[in-house]
Amino acid sequence: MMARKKQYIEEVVVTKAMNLFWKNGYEATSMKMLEHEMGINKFSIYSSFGNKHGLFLESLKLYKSQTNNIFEKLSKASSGIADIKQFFYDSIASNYKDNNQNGCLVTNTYNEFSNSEDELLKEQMTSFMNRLKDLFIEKLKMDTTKNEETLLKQANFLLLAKHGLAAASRVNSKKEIEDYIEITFQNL
Amino acid sequence: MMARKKQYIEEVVVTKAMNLFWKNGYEATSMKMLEHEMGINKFSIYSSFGNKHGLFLESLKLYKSQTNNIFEKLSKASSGIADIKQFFYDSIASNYKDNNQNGCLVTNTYNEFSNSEDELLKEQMTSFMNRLKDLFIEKLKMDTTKNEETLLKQANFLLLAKHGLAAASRVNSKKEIEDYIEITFQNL
DNA sequence: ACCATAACTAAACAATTGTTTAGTTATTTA
DNA sequence: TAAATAACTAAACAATTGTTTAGTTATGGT
Repeated sequence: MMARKKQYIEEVVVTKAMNLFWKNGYEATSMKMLEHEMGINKFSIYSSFGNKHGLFLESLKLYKSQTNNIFEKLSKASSGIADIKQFFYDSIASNYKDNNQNGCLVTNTYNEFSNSEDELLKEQMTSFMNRLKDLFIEKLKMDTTKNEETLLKQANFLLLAKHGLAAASRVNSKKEIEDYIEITFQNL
Repeated sequence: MMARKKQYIEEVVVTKAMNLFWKNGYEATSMKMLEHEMGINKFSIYSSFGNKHGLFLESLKLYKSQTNNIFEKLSKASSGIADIKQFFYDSIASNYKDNNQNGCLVTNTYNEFSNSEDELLKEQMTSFMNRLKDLFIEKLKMDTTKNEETLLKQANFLLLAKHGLAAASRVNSKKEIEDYIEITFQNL
């Protein structure tokens, strides 16, 4: 039996939570800050998401779904390396949303939890990275002149370049980032 | 007038503090953990270093002095790009000290404090990066065929590559890292 | 030898952390 | 309209944060 209606929409408040986690990271974001940003009471947060960790997982899920179109685009593309380069540009464009240099939430999380013992989160991160690596390999294979070894080597190179780029996008300017991408793809 | 002698050597306990900050970052390292790791009482920490922030600054200073030989080596070298490549290898070697993937303390700090308002720390970080960039430019200039524009572009590229590498060294394997360096210097 | 004092121990401090709970309000359904 | 109950408010919770302080111990110089 239903009684009183919720006075907020979960997806709306999760979006606000996500933005806060994105900006500050998990640990540096307190429940008090979340209360204020989401505009709802702690009780409501706990009844909707269980605890802080649950809210964070939900924020990550939302982030992934929001950036999924970039992956879709890469997945469907058919020009090879040029597609990966475009993917890099698409990624940093989403990192600079609202003129804030927050980097990539997934990469930030990967870094913050790299020394933690949160197995669930760590598994999510590695599966995300593996998915990306497979996509890179798929696109690199379009150049049939490459042998298996250089293929894997280049995929590794791109994965690290993407990771480093996301980290750097928190502190470097758009211009510097773009220069980096240009030279990165000169080497392939 | 001197009275009782200190029962610890400041440089020794700072080294231990540095290792803890290196592994966990600033916020995730509590005074309790520091007490335990350094083997001295909170009172001693506060009397020697003022507060947690002061201890962190001292740890950073020690880290810089310990890694200074790598910079010295690059500074004195005279082969150009090959020296920078060697610098990259030297850097990651120090990141993998004691088989721990802690990355570079300066880069970690740069990332952790990129959204903070600690102006002192932020200034230290940028000056560190600028010093490195100048060194890169100096070495790149040894190839006199390069014009000014590509020179600055490549220096920016290398700076971001170094930053990204340090970030990636927290989560990637030595092999992946080495592949990355090789391809990075392929076409410079 | 003794006093001044620096360095120690251990407890307490106020503030903040994430989480829970008791009590109130509003809405649905019978 | 009235009972049932979901969603709200606000206070309290225990644990932990960085920091300070009161009291004890050991060592220096005179």
